[in-house]
Amino acid sequence: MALEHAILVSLLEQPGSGYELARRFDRSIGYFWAATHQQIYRVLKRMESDGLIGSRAVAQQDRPDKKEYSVGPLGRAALSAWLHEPIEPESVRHELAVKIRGAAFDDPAALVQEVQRHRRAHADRLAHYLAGELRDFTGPEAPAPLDAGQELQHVVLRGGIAYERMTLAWLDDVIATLRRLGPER
Amino acid sequence: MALEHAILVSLLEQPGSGYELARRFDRSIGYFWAATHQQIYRVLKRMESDGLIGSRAVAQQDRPDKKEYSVGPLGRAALSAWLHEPIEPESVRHELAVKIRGAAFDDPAALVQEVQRHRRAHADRLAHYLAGELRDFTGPEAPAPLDAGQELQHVVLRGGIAYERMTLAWLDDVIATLRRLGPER
DNA sequence: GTGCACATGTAACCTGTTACATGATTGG
DNA sequence: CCAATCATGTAACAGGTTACATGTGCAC
Repeated sequence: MALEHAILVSLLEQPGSGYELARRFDRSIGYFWAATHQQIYRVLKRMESDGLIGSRAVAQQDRPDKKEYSVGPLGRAALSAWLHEPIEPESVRHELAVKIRGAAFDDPAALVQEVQRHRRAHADRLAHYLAGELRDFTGPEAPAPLDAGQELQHVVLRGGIAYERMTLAWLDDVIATLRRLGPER
Repeated sequence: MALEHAILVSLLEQPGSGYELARRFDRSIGYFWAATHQQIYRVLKRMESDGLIGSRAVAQQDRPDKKEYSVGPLGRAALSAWLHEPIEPESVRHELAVKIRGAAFDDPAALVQEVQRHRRAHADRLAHYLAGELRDFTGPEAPAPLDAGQELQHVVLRGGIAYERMTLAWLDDVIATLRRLGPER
């Protein structure tokens, strides 16, 4: 149940409400583990009843009140135990790859537009990551030296950057291959 | 429901039984879309009752009989329709990345072994992909010229190879970073 | 006769997705 | 007053995981 652990990490980095967690999952940690607010509220409720996290109501001016969650000793222990357990190396789940193989039974060239759309999405994501890296880790505004948490966030972000660059190069290869095969072959 | 489409592609490439599909999902197409035999049998049943695929019993010597599935006109149409629909660019789901960020709240150096285990798994997978590439696409035994289906399988495999190479380099970066942070920092 | 590869399934459970629902407060 | 952002949820369903269950035929 990695969502639980992702939430523990995020709350340890910074306590917050379900809503705030949902927004963090739209950026930051969510780049590597996506979750919607429905999932998050459901799991937060369970984690609280399991005693992993605690909550307190926070009154806010200019905004609705919120319920701020933070990690308790049980939650910290659960995270620690998980960190010391081995996990299975992930298997990728790549729908576009299925489509590309499926193109053999249709018009390969017709997939070019779709692949280009994905290419743009990945180029955008790369630009976004690079901007974040400059802002938080390598730019003049970034703290120096970085603490352990920041170093680790940075190395994960470097993974995202490497992933997007690799993907862009591969999608170019895919587009060239689809074009070469064309509709009449 | 991409499993359905992955099964259609696999059955178009070669008709086969649920068991055979399950083994293909352990290699080949399964590198990009994993599925267990339980899932496959369940979905095959539904696809047959929806008329997408047909089956015939095949008696075998030396082995239990099997039920061979093949794609019907409705299935081909369903695949074609799906190929022309846009899909969302995938979001990655990377449990190890969550662990790495979590290491800030534990001993970073203790994660080194786990990351090395993942590194070995990815190195094995890369070696496996490269052997497959040589066997099926670039070696002296490979057919030349390749047909469209083979070209597309090859470009997908090149994606897998690029992914594993990128991952190995990144995991080296991760290991170096974890070591640099050490237990006492 | 034991283990292995082949072959097909059921059941229970957990996770994830989609749609719906409500309400506060601010700014235009 | 309307849209946007903040804030929290429920319900139904689809998809994936784990455990269990059964049976054939061959090789050692």
